[in-house]
Amino acid sequence: MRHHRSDVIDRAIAVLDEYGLESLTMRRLATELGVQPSALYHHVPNKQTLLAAVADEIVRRGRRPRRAKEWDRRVVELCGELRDTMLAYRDGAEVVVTAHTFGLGADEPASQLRQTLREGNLPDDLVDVATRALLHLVFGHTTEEQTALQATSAGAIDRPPGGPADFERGLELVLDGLRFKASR
Amino acid sequence: MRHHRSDVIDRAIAVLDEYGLESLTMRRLATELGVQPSALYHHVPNKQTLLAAVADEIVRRGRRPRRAKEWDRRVVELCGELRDTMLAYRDGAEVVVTAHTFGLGADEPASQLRQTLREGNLPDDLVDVATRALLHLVFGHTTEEQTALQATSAGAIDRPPGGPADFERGLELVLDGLRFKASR
DNA sequence: ACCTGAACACCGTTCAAGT
DNA sequence: ACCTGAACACCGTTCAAGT
Repeated sequence: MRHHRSDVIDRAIAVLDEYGLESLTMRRLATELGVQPSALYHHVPNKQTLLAAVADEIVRRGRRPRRAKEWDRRVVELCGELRDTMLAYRDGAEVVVTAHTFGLGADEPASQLRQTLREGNLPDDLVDVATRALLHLVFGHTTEEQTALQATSAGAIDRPPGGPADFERGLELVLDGLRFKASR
Repeated sequence: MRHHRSDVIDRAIAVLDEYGLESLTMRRLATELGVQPSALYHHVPNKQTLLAAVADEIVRRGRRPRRAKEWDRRVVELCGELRDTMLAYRDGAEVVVTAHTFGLGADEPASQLRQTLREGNLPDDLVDVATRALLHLVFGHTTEEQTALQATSAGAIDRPPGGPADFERGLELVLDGLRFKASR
């Protein structure tokens, strides 16, 4: 029963998706792999790194080809992909956002966004500001949406979440400003 | 040595500010108050509720009078206040954002923002979208800024953080769109 | 009303030792 | 290279009992 690092990450994602982040403990993961907790430290230096790797793998799995030709439509596409990716796994938003907050991996979405924004006719510093703003919007909205989604599915509340339509409207608020500045 | 709930909250904020969120444990807080851990559960039902109360108190302490007359300047004022408030305590952003994410208290910033946006000439549903977008921007930016700030002060890195100027520029991106829509 | 003492059911991580 | 066994230093929470 010998494992590789990728087995550990994959199993961690499975535990996360099935039982949630609070159940994703090193001990639980070890049991799930049929191994002693200490064995995990052969594959990963600590839990923080494990979670960052989980975040990266979630993002990697969510990748899909870009279709739009206009830079602003590609931004919307990119943000929608990131949202869908995080929503695809239980507590996915929290894991990806946390990893990003602590600067551990998960920087691919940021660099793709930055690259796409550069295709608009914007000054470099505005590209940076817009990248951060859009990322914060996507992270904030998706975390909120997933919390609401998981709360209702757990039978807690029944309130309407700030669904996908509100998500796009929030994005458009920023994009309006950007398009205006890009057209000058 | 008998305490009230407010003593517990106040001491929790002191521990948070001095030693950080990861050191704010029920056991540590009890020791700090000269009391057994179990005694805390007389004042607070669990740690989650304690942290929500801490978040509310941090926000309450940060309040300051509004001066601007135009609704859009008041929005900037409000967002700036919220940012400063969270930055005023170690790990303040993480505590306030987490409380908000789980829908526990910390809804005062949202309702103040919503109220101010209503003074602009915007349809109700756009007010809701804008409230969430602005809150996500402030939360995201401030968390990032505080992490960077605390990392450099801990001697980790030396990178320039996305400071207060970038914060305002991010806000303006959204406000530009709103002002345009409000003027129609 | 507020607190103690003791317990329950867990955590992440380290480290010598095994194969 | 990958894992075991055992330990260390913690957690949050409950509950009967005390004043």
